[in-house]
Amino acid sequence: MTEKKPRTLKDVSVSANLSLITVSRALRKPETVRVETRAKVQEAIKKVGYLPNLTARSLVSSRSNMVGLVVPFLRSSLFADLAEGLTEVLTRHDRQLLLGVSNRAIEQEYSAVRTFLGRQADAIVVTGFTHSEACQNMLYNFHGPVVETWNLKPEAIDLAVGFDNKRAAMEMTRYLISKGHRSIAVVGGDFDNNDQAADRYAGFVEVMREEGLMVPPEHVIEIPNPTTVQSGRDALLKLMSAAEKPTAIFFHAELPAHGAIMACLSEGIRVPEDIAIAGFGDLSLSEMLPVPLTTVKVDAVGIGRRTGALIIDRLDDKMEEEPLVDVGFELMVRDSA
Amino acid sequence: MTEKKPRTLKDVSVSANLSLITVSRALRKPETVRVETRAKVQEAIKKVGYLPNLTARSLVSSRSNMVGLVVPFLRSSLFADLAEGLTEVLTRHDRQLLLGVSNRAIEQEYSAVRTFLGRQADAIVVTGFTHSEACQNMLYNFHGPVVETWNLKPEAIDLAVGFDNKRAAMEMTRYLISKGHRSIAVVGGDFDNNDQAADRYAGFVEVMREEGLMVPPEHVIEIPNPTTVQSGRDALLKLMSAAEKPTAIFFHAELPAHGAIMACLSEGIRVPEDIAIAGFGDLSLSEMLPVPLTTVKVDAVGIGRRTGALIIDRLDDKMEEEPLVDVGFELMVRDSA
DNA sequence: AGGTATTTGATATACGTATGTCAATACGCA
DNA sequence: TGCGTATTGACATACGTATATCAAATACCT
Repeated sequence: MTEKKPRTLKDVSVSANLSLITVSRALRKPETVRVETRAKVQEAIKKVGYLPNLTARSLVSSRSNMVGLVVPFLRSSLFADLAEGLTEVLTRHDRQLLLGVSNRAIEQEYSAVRTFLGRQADAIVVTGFTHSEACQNMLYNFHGPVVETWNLKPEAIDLAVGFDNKRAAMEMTRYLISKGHRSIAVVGGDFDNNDQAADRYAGFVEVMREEGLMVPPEHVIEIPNPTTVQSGRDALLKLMSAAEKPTAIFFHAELPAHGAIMACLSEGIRVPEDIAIAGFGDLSLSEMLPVPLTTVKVDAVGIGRRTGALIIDRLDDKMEEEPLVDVGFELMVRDSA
Repeated sequence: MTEKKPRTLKDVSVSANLSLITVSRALRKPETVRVETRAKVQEAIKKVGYLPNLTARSLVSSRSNMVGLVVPFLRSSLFADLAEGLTEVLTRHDRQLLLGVSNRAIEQEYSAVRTFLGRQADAIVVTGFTHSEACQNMLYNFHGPVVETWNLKPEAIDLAVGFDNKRAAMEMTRYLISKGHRSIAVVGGDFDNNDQAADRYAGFVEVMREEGLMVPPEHVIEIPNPTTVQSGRDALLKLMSAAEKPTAIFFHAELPAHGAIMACLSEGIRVPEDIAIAGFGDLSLSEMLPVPLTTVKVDAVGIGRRTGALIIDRLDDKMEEEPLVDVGFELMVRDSA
């Protein structure tokens, strides 16, 4: 099995009976080369099957045309939507996406970011504002655009595209209270290790406190990441058999809320009469559930697209946009609460 | 704003008072360098904040340690699971994922593959066996591992990891028939432009023909990609108001099946008494639906992982595995059919 | 101390592309 | 024909890392 080497610019120049320099110019500065010569070059490129070596190009230009993205996970989550939105914009501008998955571990995030920098990524996109100290420093010293997504905080390293998780949780909590609920439980994933979940929890607690309402410890349930339908079912059953039963449950993730509604259905628990249920995220299925889910709608694809647009603008030295982009959120009041 | 250049090996050597060559050796062939010197190098690396330039390394080694993956789309699909499984294995072996999204357009797939090759990707992973002719040639001539996923066909370019879509559809169809159904409708996305959907459809038709059952044109519904919950709802309503109502519907995608079940619930149609519903894919929610969905379970994460393992083995010149890996599928018989 | 083995250094070359400086053509126009 | 301009070529250097070949310095052992 002979290893066939890829064709180089030199091969093209030989085939076209031109010098290497002319071929290079024909591609990079076509206006300095006769039309006729350009055609000869194109012909030769096709003939020998030349593909530019982007690695070599990166080395000399110190630009890779790649953007690194780190997400906590991908499966059954809105982060896949984000990645798709980002990819869409990048592809349109001849850039590619380098993907890293952190599993919500800041060390894995750091490791992914390191590699991205080693690969000369033109920009780095991370999820959230929680990083290891080393990672924080590294991002801070990075020369290109750094975008923190999915949340918003004034202390962004560089740019941020997302929505105010805390405010969203506050609005939903206020809504639930306005519906007469006094005993509200909360179910979320890993409050400690991630600012988004922490902010949502903080927003919830703040409003409850404002209204003088208690949140007993057994009404706060942490579920493992990535969150699943099953864990929502479990959380619901646990809460419904607690000494003090809540009248509403605010799920800080969407799949568990689905699981809870399904569990209610199979257990004969009425929603929202016996228990009100609210979610966070809004998947396409949410509005089609037997009891349509009241939830916070998040435009994940939009976050990806805006992030991409911001990066492209920056790389092309366009007018600098606002460093913080709030894509907002929407309270989707349906039947479940 | 002064552009701070990244540190190079040269910088490290200066800081450590060693020659460039020694530093390079300390990293690449540590056994040829004194322990003491190695320590000095490590210290200097830390001190100056050196990050190896992987682009330069790729150029000389003509290996990028990146693997290119093309998926039709990412959002709300099992392809996100595949991508996550693949990333997991790659990361463990110090490789990264380059992502491309094709939107089921073979030209976009070709374009993504081209870029991957230009970037010296060590391996290419695509979804399905349907490629443009140019793309097919390019993949065929590629020197590294090429993996076609999600389906299985003997005419694979190089390697394949997936399951037999046709056989899966046949089994489900036989199952439905065994339950007494004679009039079965089928709903799927874009039969023409993708081998997986085409194979499923072919499997369905073959079994129906074998059994001497008719499939009138109005019982075949194509829905746009990416498939959605909404389109399933629409398809169901259309079929239920058709002149000749089917007794079962075989959805060749999972989300539309969910949508159909939800629609039945809201329309007062009983499942499976009035209409039996089968899906394809098995999302975590499927078994928790008000009527648990009978479907074909596909191990998407597993496909990603096996693909990764295959690639790593090949790149490390390990024993060659079977070129075709069948991860199988499982008929999940639940209540909906 | 002498000899050998180990470790380090100097120098050159390579990977494929980009670009800068001049020199050598070819072309257009008067 | 001659002049100026447009186009092409030759040569060198750069990007950061890797490695091959020798040569020099150092360590180790008896």
